[in-house]
Amino acid sequence: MKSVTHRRDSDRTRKALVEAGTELFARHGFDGTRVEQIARKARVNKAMINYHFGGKAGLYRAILLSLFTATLERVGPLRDSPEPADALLRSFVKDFSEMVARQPSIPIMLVREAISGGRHLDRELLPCFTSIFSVVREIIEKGTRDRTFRQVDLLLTHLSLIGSLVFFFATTSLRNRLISEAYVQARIPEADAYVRHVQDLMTRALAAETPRAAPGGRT
Amino acid sequence: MKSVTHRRDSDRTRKALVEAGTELFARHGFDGTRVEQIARKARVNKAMINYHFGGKAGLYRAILLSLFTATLERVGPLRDSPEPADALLRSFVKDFSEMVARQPSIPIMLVREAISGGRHLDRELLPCFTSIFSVVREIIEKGTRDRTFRQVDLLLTHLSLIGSLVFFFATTSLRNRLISEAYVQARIPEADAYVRHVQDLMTRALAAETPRAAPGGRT
DNA sequence: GTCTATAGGCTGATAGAC
DNA sequence: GTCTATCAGCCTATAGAC
Repeated sequence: MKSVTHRRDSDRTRKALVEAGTELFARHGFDGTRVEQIARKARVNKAMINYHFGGKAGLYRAILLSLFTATLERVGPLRDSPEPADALLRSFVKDFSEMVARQPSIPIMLVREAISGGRHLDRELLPCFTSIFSVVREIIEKGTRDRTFRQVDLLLTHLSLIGSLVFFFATTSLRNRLISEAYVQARIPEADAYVRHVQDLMTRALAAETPRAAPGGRT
Repeated sequence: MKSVTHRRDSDRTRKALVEAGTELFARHGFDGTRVEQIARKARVNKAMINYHFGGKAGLYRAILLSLFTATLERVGPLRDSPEPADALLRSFVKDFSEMVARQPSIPIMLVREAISGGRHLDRELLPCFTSIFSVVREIIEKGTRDRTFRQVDLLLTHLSLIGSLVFFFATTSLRNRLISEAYVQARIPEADAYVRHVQDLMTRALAAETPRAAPGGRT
């Protein structure tokens, strides 16, 4: 059937463009990426970008939506989990890290948009940032309610957690370069080691003042 | 004197170009910034960029060197301070924040270079990253030696500290936008509040296992 | 040291055939 | 849906007058 064949080709083309664009936009940024470069990497014609996505900016937006949606689908379910808050916090860090292992462009694109003030973000993309904050906020609120965590500012805690995670995964290439070329004397750190590090860091930092030993506390 | 006049003009031109370039490169990135835009903002002729800095890339590199050098001059002296480790850690966070308040482009340029794998960094710029790590590393080592801090991985601790700081200050514009446009329900956070937050976070997270008393202290 | 004018190369987008 | 050919615009760098 003609229409079926066409739809398959169309899907393949779109997918190839999204995949190629994801890697190139992450590496070189929006302005630093040439549409011809994307087309060549995707093995499709340059004109297809305009046909399927309405231009370079349209492809970029589609890629952002795809990346952010995937991230939310991964960490969103934590909101409904019955686990205690400290376990949820550890799960969030782990899930985020596993997501990034499969798609290293996520933290980079996230940082690129964040430092540019959200130049390419619209009413469809902006709520993704809200959702990620909500996931973290609800975990912290849960911990505060049941006295596992001390009282902390929700936004600032969210920012320090996301900041340390995103920064680590977005800067892997420079870090490895600095270590390889002996500018920094250390072993190239494993993602898993960093995950455990941040888990411990946040757990200790958020731990309630009076451990469960003293149930009374103050009033 | 003719030569004096010329040197003054030359210095003014160079300084104006660096200032204008710093703001524009931070906001739009290297590829997103037009040389004509820089010249217009600096109120000098476009050709001066090539004359004084050998081109767009030369100006960019000069700006990076200027920003990184200023940062190192601010936090470097902490290495020779006799203060205890926990106070030094708090000072580092505070000094870094004060530096950024005067020059908001620092964290943004730092992140831009880091996520691009150090595209514009050479043998002169790369050691700046080494130096910043050394400052943090020495503070943590000091705390570990005198049992103020528990045993932690130096590089991972450095990355989580720098990550949370740099991320916060580099993403101010998007965060304020999200809050202003009511995508995130919160007050626009003050830099000082975040400084105290990170100080407390790291102090608690690094505190030695056996605490002498309640982990308090401030500023 | 500074400026004007221009060269030379590359980019993103589209018209029209298949 | 896909491809080829091409255009109009923009960018950086420089030559040469002052």
